[in-house]
Amino acid sequence: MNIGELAKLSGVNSKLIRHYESIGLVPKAMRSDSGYRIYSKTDIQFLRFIRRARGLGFSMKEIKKLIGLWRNKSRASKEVKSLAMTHIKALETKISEMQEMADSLRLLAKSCHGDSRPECPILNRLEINE
Amino acid sequence: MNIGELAKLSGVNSKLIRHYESIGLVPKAMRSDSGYRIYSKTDIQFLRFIRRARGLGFSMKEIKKLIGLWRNKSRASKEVKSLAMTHIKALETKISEMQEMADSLRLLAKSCHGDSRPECPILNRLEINE
DNA sequence: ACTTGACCTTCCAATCGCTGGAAGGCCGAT
DNA sequence: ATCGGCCTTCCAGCGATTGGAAGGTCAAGT
Repeated sequence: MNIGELAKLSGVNSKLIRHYESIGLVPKAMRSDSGYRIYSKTDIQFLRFIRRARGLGFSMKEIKKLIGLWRNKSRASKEVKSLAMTHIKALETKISEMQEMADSLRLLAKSCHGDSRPECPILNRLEINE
Repeated sequence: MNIGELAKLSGVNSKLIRHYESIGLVPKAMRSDSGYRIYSKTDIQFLRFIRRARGLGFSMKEIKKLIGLWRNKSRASKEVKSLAMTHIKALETKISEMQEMADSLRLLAKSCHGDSRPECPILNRLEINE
């Protein structure tokens, strides 16, 4: 299977597959005589794993660890769980930060007439000193 | 005032101030004979404005627009409001995406024993085919 | 046989918003 | 005069892609 087909089947585009190879996230693929990368079915599963982990917001670094754990059939589930919990915490932190941003902005937007007059509490708030 | 003092007073570090100048977010500063950037009090307010807008998660592009509106005393408040509303929408989208990630992960983590056994629903879920 | 077009290859650059370092100049105090 | 702490520029890197250019390969149609 060429890279294009793998891309289609895994949901990870070719460019990204090559990139993942270059950063060592996926092992170097076999090559045909003409230099084309050759893949097999197991690569589909592998890339889907990565795609799903990305979909859950894991970083490349975390995914590397997850892959290691995934392949290591004697891993302890607590290692995976702790990785997941750490990531959940990070997500929660980010979420509440953004929540605060959105709340502040909603408040400001609410008090802004939003008409053709120039008075604007949003800008006023941003320019407040100290 | 030199850049270091401005940094202290505005809460935006010198490196970043120079960077902002280089991307045209802040106007080029006057220079002393020896080439040092010279600032005045109004620059403090200006940089604080940027800092607060960043704190609300606005992108550089959006901040450029906000600055334009801020300076234009005859702007219509609806322009500012619509910019804010767009940004709120973007924040909400991102928040709910992350919320979904966190929810899925929490669910998976919950069903994972988290002990020394290798069975792990988190990894199982990631490797599911199709 | 030849050409087309869809694939594949590599490499380099851009995105966004910084942050870091290196190499050098300037300034004020001791 | 020398020291530390500023300041200057430029270049490079982060993370995770995405884009493009320039070129090789392959299979199908004419």
